[in-house]
Amino acid sequence: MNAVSGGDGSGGAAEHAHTTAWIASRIRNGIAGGELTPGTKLSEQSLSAALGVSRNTLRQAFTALAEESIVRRIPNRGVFVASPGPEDIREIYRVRRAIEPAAVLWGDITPQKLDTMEAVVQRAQAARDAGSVADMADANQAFHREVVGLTGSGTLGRMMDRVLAEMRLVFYAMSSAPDFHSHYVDRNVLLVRRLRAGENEKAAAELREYLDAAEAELLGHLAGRAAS
Amino acid sequence: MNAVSGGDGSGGAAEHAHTTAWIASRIRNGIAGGELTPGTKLSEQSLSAALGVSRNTLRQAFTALAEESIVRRIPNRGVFVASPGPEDIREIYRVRRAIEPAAVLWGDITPQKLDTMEAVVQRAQAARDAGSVADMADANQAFHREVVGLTGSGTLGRMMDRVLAEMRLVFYAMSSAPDFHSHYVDRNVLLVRRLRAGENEKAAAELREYLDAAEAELLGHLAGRAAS
DNA sequence: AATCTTGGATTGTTCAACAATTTACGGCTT
DNA sequence: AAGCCGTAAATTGTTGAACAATCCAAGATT
Repeated sequence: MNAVSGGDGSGGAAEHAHTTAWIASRIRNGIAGGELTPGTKLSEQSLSAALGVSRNTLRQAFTALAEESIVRRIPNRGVFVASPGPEDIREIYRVRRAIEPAAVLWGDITPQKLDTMEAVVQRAQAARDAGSVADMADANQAFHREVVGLTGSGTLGRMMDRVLAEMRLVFYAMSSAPDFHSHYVDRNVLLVRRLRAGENEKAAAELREYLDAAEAELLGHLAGRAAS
Repeated sequence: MNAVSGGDGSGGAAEHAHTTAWIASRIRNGIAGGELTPGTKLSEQSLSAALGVSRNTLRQAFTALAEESIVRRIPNRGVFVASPGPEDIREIYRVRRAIEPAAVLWGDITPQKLDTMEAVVQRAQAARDAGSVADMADANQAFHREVVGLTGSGTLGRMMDRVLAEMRLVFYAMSSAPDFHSHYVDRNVLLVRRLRAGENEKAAAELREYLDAAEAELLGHLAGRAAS
């Protein structure tokens, strides 16, 4: 019945001392996959039964997910999958506007990394040409993930993962913005070209404008959707 | 017996639905205060008894703290307060070298924020003149915290809090570096001056050199200490 | 119709147990 | 004495049931 089907017995990669992380990952995937939509309440009783774990360990997974702010915990009310609002979007872009240009400006840029970035961009282009919105969105996110990867910092990388996960929730809330990413694919092409030419400052500046525009567009879409 | 004294009954600000956060905060303070030194094992039985809470809720606090990487959890072995090594230091400075200059370059810099920054710097100077190493270290950290505060992002602010907490653990591991911060107080003065003059690019560049130097010095100290 | 009360459902926390694993200890071999 | 092995004790990971506190959804009251 629940979106997250029962996992007892199957799989079998979860032995001792791993089930909490396993469950957390399970829920994370459920959210990323769209089975658990923003605002959904995650009942302890239902979920623990559905996942075949104790209410106690589920609770522990909840605290981990809450710490990642993938999920919002309201005291005595329960946990809900996060549903970002305008302020959350602004915050997301505050972070991105700081981290991504910094990575471009000061990151450790190697030809190898540029190659993988270019490959990701091409994947996005192919998806756009094929009309596959989901793939394009994925590739686009992967691209920006690669951008902060230029810093070489695992911490920043994980933070970006969190931010992108939150972005996915935003996108879900406005399913009627299919061509949001298509505008920006060309910009990514240009960005890689700039980096190859060593024009990092210019790249960073353009990336910031890019992010400003994306934020404005998102907020506009959201406002339009809220007014309807 | 334990560094974290029993808290049963006393205080009384922890009612229903708050004890987990309370306990986590308690441990956090214990680490920040130096009662819980890096590498210390946090036994579930001892700590739960000392804090007067169930082993289960303590466990929940552990997962939260582990997510903040204040504490390291090794499966089936227990949790230990983190003791950062050279690679951790490099990672810390990868993050700081990205975030802090970004804040200086692109942050929302208001006269008001500059005033509070200047006040913090003066606090550091006063502490230096008074010979109070601890106060100087505190003020110095507060200063850098204010720097990333220029971004206006709560997320980045919290990340910086985490990083600074880890830095404190680093400092603890080498208690014999009392004048580590004193070199840099003057640099902070200069930084504020640069920002007041609107020379943001110069400020960012100098801050990056600053951070490079600090990282090198820390790593040097650590290597020297490891060799002894 | 709006408010109050009541009963059930849900969350937060504790306790006691057990399996899996690590750790400590003693005996054995060399 | 040093090193290895095996068993016992301690510790972690997980479960299940219980209870207090809080929230929620009805029905009763005015």
